[in-house]
Order: sequence, then structure tokens, then C-alpha cells
Amino acid sequence: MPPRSESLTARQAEILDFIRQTVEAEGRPPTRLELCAAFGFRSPNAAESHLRALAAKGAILLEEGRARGIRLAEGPGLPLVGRVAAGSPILASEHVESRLQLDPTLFSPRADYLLRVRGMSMRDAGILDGDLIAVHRQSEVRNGQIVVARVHDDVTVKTFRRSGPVVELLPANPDFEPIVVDTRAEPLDIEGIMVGLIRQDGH
Amino acid sequence: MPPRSESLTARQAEILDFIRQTVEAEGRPPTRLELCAAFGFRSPNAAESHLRALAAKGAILLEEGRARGIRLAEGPGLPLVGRVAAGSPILASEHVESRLQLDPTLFSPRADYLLRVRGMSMRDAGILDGDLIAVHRQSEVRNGQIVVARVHDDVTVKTFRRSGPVVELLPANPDFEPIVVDTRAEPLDIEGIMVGLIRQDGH
DNA sequence: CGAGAGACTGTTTAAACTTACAGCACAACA
DNA sequence: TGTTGTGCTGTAAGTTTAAACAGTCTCTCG
Repeated sequence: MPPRSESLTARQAEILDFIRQTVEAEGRPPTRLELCAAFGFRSPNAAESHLRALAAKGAILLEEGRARGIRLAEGPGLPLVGRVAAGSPILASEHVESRLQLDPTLFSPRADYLLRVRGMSMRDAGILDGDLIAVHRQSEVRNGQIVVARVHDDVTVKTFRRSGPVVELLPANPDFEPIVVDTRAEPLDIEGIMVGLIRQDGH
Repeated sequence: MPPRSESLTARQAEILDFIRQTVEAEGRPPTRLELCAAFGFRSPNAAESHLRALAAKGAILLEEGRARGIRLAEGPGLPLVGRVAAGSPILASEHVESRLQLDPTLFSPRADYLLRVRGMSMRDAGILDGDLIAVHRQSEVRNGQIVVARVHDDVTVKTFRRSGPVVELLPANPDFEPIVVDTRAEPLDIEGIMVGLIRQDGH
């Protein structure tokens, strides 16, 4: 497995981000000189060595001797997460069913991944069984937002409501009961907020 | 308004298609020499003159003096249709609000365009006000499918049910009444079927 | 304190790339 | 019958890019 992007330095992450933006906006990666212009480098070698570092860490692929020979290692699509096993991080690669080619900035704030919804507990919010929820990773949420939460190693999608130390996770379907969590006694992890939805059939 | 892509020659359409595929697969446009290799040209000027022709017809934009300075004029995304004026075709360019960059094959059968839904008449089918419906153009439909129909110059999204010459367009919300159309007396155009849905916020 | 990693400056060279010029063959067309 | 548009070959600059080499400065870590 290639090294994770978490091991990138702050500067390297900036460079990688600029490359992503350029591909998005212009349909092609930047040259070394364009990187210099964007970051104020006076030497193309500053860009070159950053690219080498990113390639060594597996974030990009460099093609030798080609103009704009930078390829993003990670496909342009969003990871689609299916069932999440107990105790493991939601974006662990064994949970990623596939990648869907769509623009993360289709949603605002941007989507980090898609999560397949199981069951009808959010039916009245227009979220049906099998729908894909676009999720933005974020741990601080406001009341009324629809969140992806982990309670007792169970990942669930519900409306968030906090009253002091007690958090209620509300379904949008009278057939289901709210989940009540006392955060002084039980662990509650907020994985992110819902920023959109995709349904892949006509029902 | 730039000339339409319909005015491209067959060869020019092939070239344009190859450019699209290259951007898709490699994240950057091809060079003149790569076009030569792909089509068997022996002269880079063959590619050059095709590119000039495509640029003249508005299909691409050429940036002078830049390696891989080819930009696709039309984004690869799906057209998003907003409100549809009476009497004009649904994909008329004045209805296209924007283009969303997402893969048409995300849906099956493939989506031809996106239509913004107004109102809550399909609420219980999980289709809310402001949602974008992915539509596949198709005039023959089966009972139970959700269709985009045009009745009396009004474009609407409903569940389709036919009984002989009478078609019922059923809402999915008890607050709304079915639309009943006698096809012997009134015109009814089926614009397409719903093949998916996109919601761009977290509610 | 010394070593190494990260983040650069500055310079050079070869290869990749664009783009101009000068043609040829063929079909459509008026 | 000539003219125009399309689709090419072939060659040759001249510019853009990639990528090498040689350094500087500043952290952090053992």
C-alpha cells in the first residue's frame, strides 16, 4: 500500500492541492514554472523537489520527459463507503466499494466521501434505503444538521440535537426511536455532516 | 453564440472525442505528436490544422505557446435545466442554467440531463423541492416509472400509469391530485424517465 | 554539537512541444 | 473548369518544459 497523504508536510499538501485545483480548473496539471509563479518560488527546482517528494510518498505519479507529466495518484472520484466494520476508521480501504467520478465541489462544503444508507430511518427527510449520502468530514456540528455518527462502533445517519451533555440522534420516521447518548458516560464520534445526496435509480 | 458541434466533420468529431478521452484518462490534453501517434499522422501539422478547425468552430480553445494548451469549450458535465418555458424544447440552451461535472454513466440507463424539481408533489418518493433529477430521454415508459412529462406546455415530474387511452400522472403526496390525460383529446409528451437524483444540501 | 530533512535560490542543458512555411491529393460545388 | 474546403506530408525554427548539478538556510533529533 502506498504511503498515506497524512504523512505529507503542510507545504506538500498545499502543492498537492494546487495541482488538484489546476487540473480541475484548466483540465491539465501545472508545469514547474507555473508552480513557481503560484507559490512565488524563484527557482524551478523548488517545484521539482516538491514534486519528487510527493511522488516518493505516492501522492502523485511523475512521467519522465513529458510536459505536464503529473498524474494524481488518487482517482478524481469520491470514495464510496459501504458497510463499515466495527472499530475501524470509516475511510479504511476495505470499506471503499468503488469510486464515483463526480466533482467534490458539487456540494458545499465539499464532499469527502459517499456513504451508502441502510434502512428507512430517515425516510421523511427524503433519504431512502440504498441512497448515497455525500459527507463532509467535520466533528463540530449544530443542532438540526444531519450527521454521520458512530455510537458503540455503529455508524448511523441521523439529525443531531444536543442538550448540554446529552445528545439525541433523531430519525425522520415515526417507526423509529431516537438514540439518546450521554456523552459523559458513552463515546460519541461525529464523522461528518451530510452535504448532499445521490440516488442511482428512478424510484 | 459559437457554432454548434453538429457542424463538425466526422474526422473532427473523432479528434475531439480523442481529446476528451485523453483528458478523462490522463488528466491532461494530448500534444500534437500524441494526436499523430493516435491517428497515424506522419506530420504534426495534420494535428495542428485539425485543432485550428476545432478552435474556429468553438469546440476547443487553444492557448498560444503552451504545452498541451488545449481546453475543451464545453465542460464534460451534464446540462442542468431549470425552469422550462412554455412551448420550447427542454434542452434549449436558454434553459441550461449550468453544467455539473459528473459522469452520465453514474446512472443506468445513462442520464442525458438534470432537471431541477419545483414543489413537493413527489415528497413521499423522496423527491424534495430543489432536488435535481437525472433524466434519460425516452418516450416509451412502463407503468410505475417516474417520468418527466409535458402536459399543456407544462413540464412535470410524476409517476406514470396508463389505462388504455387514459394516462394518469400520479403525485407521491396526498396533498396533490393526480393529473388525468385523455390522449385521444389532449397532447401528452413524455420527455424521459427518472434514472437518479442529486440533492445539493444536507436537509 | 553534528546530521539529516525540508524548503528553498541560481544556473544550465536536453528534450518535448508549438507553430510557421511549403507543398499534394481529392471531393464538392458553382 | 476552376475554386474552395478538408485532410493530409515533410521540414524547420523557436519556445516551453523537465530535470540535472551545486549551493544556502533553518529546523529537529539523537
